[in-house]
Amino acid sequence: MRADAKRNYDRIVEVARTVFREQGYDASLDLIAKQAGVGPGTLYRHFPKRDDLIDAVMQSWVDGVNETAEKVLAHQGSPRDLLLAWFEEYVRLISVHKGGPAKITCAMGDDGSPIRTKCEVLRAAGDRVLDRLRAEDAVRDDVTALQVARLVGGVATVADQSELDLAAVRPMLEVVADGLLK
Amino acid sequence: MRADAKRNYDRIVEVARTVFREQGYDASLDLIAKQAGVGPGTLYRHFPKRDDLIDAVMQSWVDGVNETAEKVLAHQGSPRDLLLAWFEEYVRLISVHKGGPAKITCAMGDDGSPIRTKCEVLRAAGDRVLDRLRAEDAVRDDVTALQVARLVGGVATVADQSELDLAAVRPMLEVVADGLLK
DNA sequence: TGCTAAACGGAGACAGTCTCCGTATTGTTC
DNA sequence: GAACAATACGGAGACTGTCTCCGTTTAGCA
Repeated sequence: MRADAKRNYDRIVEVARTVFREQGYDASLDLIAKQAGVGPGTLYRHFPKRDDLIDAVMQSWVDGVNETAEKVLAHQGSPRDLLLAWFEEYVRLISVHKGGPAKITCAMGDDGSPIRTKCEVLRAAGDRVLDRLRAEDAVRDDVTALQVARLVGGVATVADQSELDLAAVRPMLEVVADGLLK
Repeated sequence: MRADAKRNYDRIVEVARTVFREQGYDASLDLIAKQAGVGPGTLYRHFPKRDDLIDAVMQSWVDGVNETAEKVLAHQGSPRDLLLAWFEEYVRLISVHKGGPAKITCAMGDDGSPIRTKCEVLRAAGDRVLDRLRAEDAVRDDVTALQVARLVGGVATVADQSELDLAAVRPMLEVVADGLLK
């Protein structure tokens, strides 16, 4: 990659991160280009689809996912507490940007999505939590990590679109957790 | 309302019903206007916001909701069967149009939404099912009909956006049902 | 039949996506 | 350090969708 190309690439991602945070994932891409001081052509050459840009923005986010999972697993408590703690962190993780829950949950099952790899990390983290619970025989074993991700992702999506706060989300997560535990 | 106005109103709703069914709730409104043989101005005068048009389209749908609820309640079986039957019908009802689950679930908590009244009918139907289960002391009583609607709506939203079929949705509904039952 | 309030409709302003292609920059080769 | 590919740039503009304004038409009443 040529030096100027890399410069622009980085600049666009940095601007996009800010704009997405402020306006959500459906912010105008031309605006991001302008704010980054490049033409729309440049943006679209680097990131042909919106999801490609989102993927680049999420790069740093992935580290946080693993850290969070570790922290949750380190915490001692009942299986129910563990599951709920993970659910809450999961919702928080995918809700950092408006539109995130729907985007991520949707991409999770879509093999062709550019942000698929990021979702994979998220799912793997969820799997670690589930494995721990399965080892304790605390959770029903006919449910996959993908299904759990979709259940919690569904709750997060509704919360995101209806602008609910964590307090309103919590009881719904409890229902899902109780339905999952043996 | 003047005769020609009513004529156009009805024509637009009829066309919108078809177009929404074929293309989902985010179909172009100008296209609907053109197809109905009116100018965009006419469409926007009758339906200032997209949701106003959706609301009109849903008018006939409301009857189906009540019928379905009655049918589910008439069916004999365990509380779990009843709940699952209702969930499946619920998902089916709100998924007739692409984008429907998100739209309806979101509007359900939004006092200012034009389609609020339609959602009210849906929630009331869900409440009838819940009441029946509460009478049998089969379901936890710290959960409201709105929360249940959001849980199932969340599953339906994910299914809609990820284009999952009912077979894939069923196990997730089971988790929600089990979490809800005592 | 004439009048007025109501309704129409389409031109066009505005915003967002995305592409094409002439121009500019990079980095390599001699 | 000059010349030359290869690579990248950027902005004009095509396209699509939303929504409004306002001159024109029509319905319904007196």
